[in-house]
Amino acid sequence: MKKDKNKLRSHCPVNYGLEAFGDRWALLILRDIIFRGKRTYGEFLSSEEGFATNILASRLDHLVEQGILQREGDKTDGRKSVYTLTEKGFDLIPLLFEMILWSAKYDNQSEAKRIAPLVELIRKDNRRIRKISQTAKEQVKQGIALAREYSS
Amino acid sequence: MKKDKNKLRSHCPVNYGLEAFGDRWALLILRDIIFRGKRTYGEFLSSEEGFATNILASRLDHLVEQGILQREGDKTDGRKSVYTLTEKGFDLIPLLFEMILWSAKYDNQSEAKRIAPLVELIRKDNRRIRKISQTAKEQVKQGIALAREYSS
DNA sequence: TAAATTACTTGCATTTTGCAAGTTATAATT
DNA sequence: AATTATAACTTGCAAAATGCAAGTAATTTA
Repeated sequence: MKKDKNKLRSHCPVNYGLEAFGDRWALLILRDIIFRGKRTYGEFLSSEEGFATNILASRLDHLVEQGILQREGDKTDGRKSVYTLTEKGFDLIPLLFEMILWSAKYDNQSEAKRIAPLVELIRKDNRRIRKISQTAKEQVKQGIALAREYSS
Repeated sequence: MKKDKNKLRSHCPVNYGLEAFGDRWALLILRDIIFRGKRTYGEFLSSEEGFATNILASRLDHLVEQGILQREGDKTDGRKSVYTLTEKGFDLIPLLFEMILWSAKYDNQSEAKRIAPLVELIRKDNRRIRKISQTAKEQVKQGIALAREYSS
């Protein structure tokens, strides 16, 4: 990963995104939260792509530092930390949708085939999904709800 | 990078995208082609983010293997190779647009501030940009033309 | 109170990256 | 025609990042 010390290589918007979330593992964490409802270290660890424990920890730290995730202690189990999206994190959902659309088109073994209705919905109107409700957080919460509904 | 040997970690559409193009340097190459009109190894090397020569070569190879770029010899200068987008590559433009929108919102030093009209256009209707014309290649060529026009 | 769990950290071998310095093929210059 | 320059890489090697396996510390459950 990067040293994070606020020294971006450039403020090109593509580069900014890459430095903030554009890391293989960081994006898989976001996927797990958004599409799979995961929230804790242990849940992320169980992903099929196989996080190394130290890498997972460093990426969670990074996403929290970037303001994309927030970490809170679990109310009922003091051992657990719960990671949830901030608004900045929620706003990455349309980007993940675009990745899904692209992969659904070009990976002929894509698991997206199993969620064809969602993919079709996104393809037809990604923007409408974003606009379902007004406030930023509500808007994308509904996007997530939709995503979960269709992918389950 | 990966060993590329067709052994994806998973066919999750997010993971597929990450393995195909989701690498810091690969996406910067695509940015250079799409928004800056670059086409040759030497032009990519001059990017402000600083490609290492071997990494640039390996990423270009990877993108060609993935069918995202195509490499051709320059007609008039036999030393040069020209890299251009395939349809599969063109189809990544909406994803880059989403990155730009996100970074424009959250990086207060974003260079996207300089291309506010384009950002606003994308924000208002990313999908319309994609639909400007019918054929896949033409459609996004016009997207590129628009992007260049507004960012220059 | 002992055994599990959860969220990490540490040590170390392997892999990837980043420079600097080649190399090869073609093109331009003298 | 010979020399120099340019374009696109490759190679070697040190430094950094990654991937395991094996801890550790703070709860929680049995």
